[in-house]
Amino acid sequence: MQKQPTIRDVAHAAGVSVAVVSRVLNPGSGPVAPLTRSRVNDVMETLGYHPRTAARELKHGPPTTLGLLLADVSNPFFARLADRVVQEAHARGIQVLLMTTQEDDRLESERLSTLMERRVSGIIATPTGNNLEIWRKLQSLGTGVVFVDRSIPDMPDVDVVSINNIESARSATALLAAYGHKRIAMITGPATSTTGRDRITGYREALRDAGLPQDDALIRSAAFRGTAGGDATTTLLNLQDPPTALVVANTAQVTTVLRRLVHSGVSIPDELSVVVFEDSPWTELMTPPLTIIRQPIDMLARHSVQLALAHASGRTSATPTVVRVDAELVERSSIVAPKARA
Amino acid sequence: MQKQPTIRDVAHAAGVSVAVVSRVLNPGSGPVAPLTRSRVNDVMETLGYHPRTAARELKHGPPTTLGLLLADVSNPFFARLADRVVQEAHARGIQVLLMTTQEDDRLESERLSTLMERRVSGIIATPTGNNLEIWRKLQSLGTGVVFVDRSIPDMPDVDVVSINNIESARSATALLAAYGHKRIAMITGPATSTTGRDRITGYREALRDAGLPQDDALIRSAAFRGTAGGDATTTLLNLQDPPTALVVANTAQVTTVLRRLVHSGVSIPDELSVVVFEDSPWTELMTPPLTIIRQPIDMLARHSVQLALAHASGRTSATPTVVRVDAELVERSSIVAPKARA
DNA sequence: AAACATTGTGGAACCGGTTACACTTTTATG
DNA sequence: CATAAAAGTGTAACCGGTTCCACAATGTTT
Repeated sequence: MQKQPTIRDVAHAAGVSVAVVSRVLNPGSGPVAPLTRSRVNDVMETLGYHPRTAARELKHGPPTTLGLLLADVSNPFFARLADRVVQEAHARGIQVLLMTTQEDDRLESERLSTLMERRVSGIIATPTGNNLEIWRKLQSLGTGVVFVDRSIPDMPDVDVVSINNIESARSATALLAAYGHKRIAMITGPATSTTGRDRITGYREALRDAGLPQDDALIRSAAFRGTAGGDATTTLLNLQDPPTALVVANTAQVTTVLRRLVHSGVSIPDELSVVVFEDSPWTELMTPPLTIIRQPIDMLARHSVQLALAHASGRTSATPTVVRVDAELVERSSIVAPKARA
Repeated sequence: MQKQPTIRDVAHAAGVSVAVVSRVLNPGSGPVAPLTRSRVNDVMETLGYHPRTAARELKHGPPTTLGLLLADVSNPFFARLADRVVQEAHARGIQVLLMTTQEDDRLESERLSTLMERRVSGIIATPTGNNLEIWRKLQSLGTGVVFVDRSIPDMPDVDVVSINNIESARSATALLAAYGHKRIAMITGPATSTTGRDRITGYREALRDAGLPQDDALIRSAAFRGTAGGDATTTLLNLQDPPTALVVANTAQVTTVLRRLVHSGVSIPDELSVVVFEDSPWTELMTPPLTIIRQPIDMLARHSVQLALAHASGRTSATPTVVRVDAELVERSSIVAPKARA
């Protein structure tokens, strides 16, 4: 447990001043004679010197760290998003502090305090929907705040990156309608979430366009965590006039819904046609392979990182940026025309 | 973009010295009159003061940040591990810097430099197997280094947390042998990885115990990334005397292997019995539900975080700690007795 | 009541970098 | 060749916290 050399140690060993070493460390910050430079570099090498980030950050706040505040990394959608965000950030020499909220606004508030104390240059987050004042404060401090996947309606002046939720839900629903389904159900996130609301909107539009009646009993908003998705499924199956088709409009609920369907002995697609918002490789391996809405995760990641950093580097446009990327509907075999019923 | 108040601003506004404010900030570091304390707290509140982590860390290195260096977070196994590590760390007030190596030792070396400069108190990593000197240096600097899932044979003095790979592979193989399979294949990670090697060892032991012949053609080491797992599958299927059972011994390869099996029209379990090292909810939803080796991820996470921090807090035992937790074999329906062959 | 311990507070050095500025040495220009 | 401009280097202040130490005020012990 030896203690690390400091910039003064290096300066002394190289027979120069700390200013020179600093200039070697930050090319472009001032002139250094080539000979001196290489000598300093040699000394740093042999001493095993590494400049300390904390000290560097003291002078000017760092555009070197991003906060990534997700609901839950065990959800494969967020996991892949995290993976891409990290890669994207690394490509720009930025590090990522990963935090999770577990959909809990108290935890979210704690995480945000930490990020504030770290003076991160930007935060990419899936907000719980509360803590408005904290978000505002963060913004007013010059932190680049970007909401990804979801947004908060009461905060119109935040950059948002997400898929086009309305359109995605509409196309999924429309596809089912085109197959002749009349009783199409939707399971989605809580009504407090913008994704949930938007996807319901798209669903309703598709029904209206297809001239189908709306039945609120077919729309189930379920919590993201736990088995709420499965419970919603059971409720739908027990309906007097159960649906012949189902849109599972949130990744977090897909496996719990499918598990319930399997356990209930419902056969897909014969008894129930299915479309899911999910892009796991497993969807293709199911019997039958599932028709899915595929979210372009690397697009989401790229735009998020770019916006978060743009804010920090001062290029902050007056109006908030809203990026909506298109999701892709991948047709496989989990949809068939509904059976004529007795 | 107002600028943040500093400790001196608070001190001035409260009519006390900075030392007092610092003591309020760090309870236990010295006496403060209750009245003074509440006054200072009020001022901090109204000013919206948040102490700056970078400045705090300057004085004494911080036990406040952990590096988590994984191969790839899009792999659900690592994603769930990350999720648990983050939760575990948060529970102790520690933040997690997430980084990925993409199994590339050049990237790994860069990430390690960054972590060194941040003076993180600990690093939890899935090492690529190279960069030995850097790992050693990190250790000698007092950083708590913990290898999780894998290890590096040439570095015996590092704490390691993983499942019991030999035993897991043995039990999976033994189960297949018990069903009467004689041609049991294994697809696993590259031979350079300890997990790959250990799992092959367990596999061989099981064959020996069952009195079955060893056939190296049935053991395929495949790269973690890309479709190497699928290619290995094709090789196995094209063997003159193809296997009747298969152990897929690495999560990273499970979906590519299964995809290849499906595309090749191989029916599970009739033509091929299968056990996979994977614990996704999807494995249960397959037709048939897959028999799996389930890794106790929260155990791995808990021990990793604990060891990484123990090192930092000085309680470093002379001998390296090796934690091996037992994985669970979950029997489902992807194994049947082999058909008698013509 | 004297001697002493305890509590509460402030001044100033320090952590390890960055950087404004002054200074000396080269090199370029007229 | 004188002089201005540029290159190379050093000194010291600064960033925003923590902490050692000195000191005053209060409380406790004989």
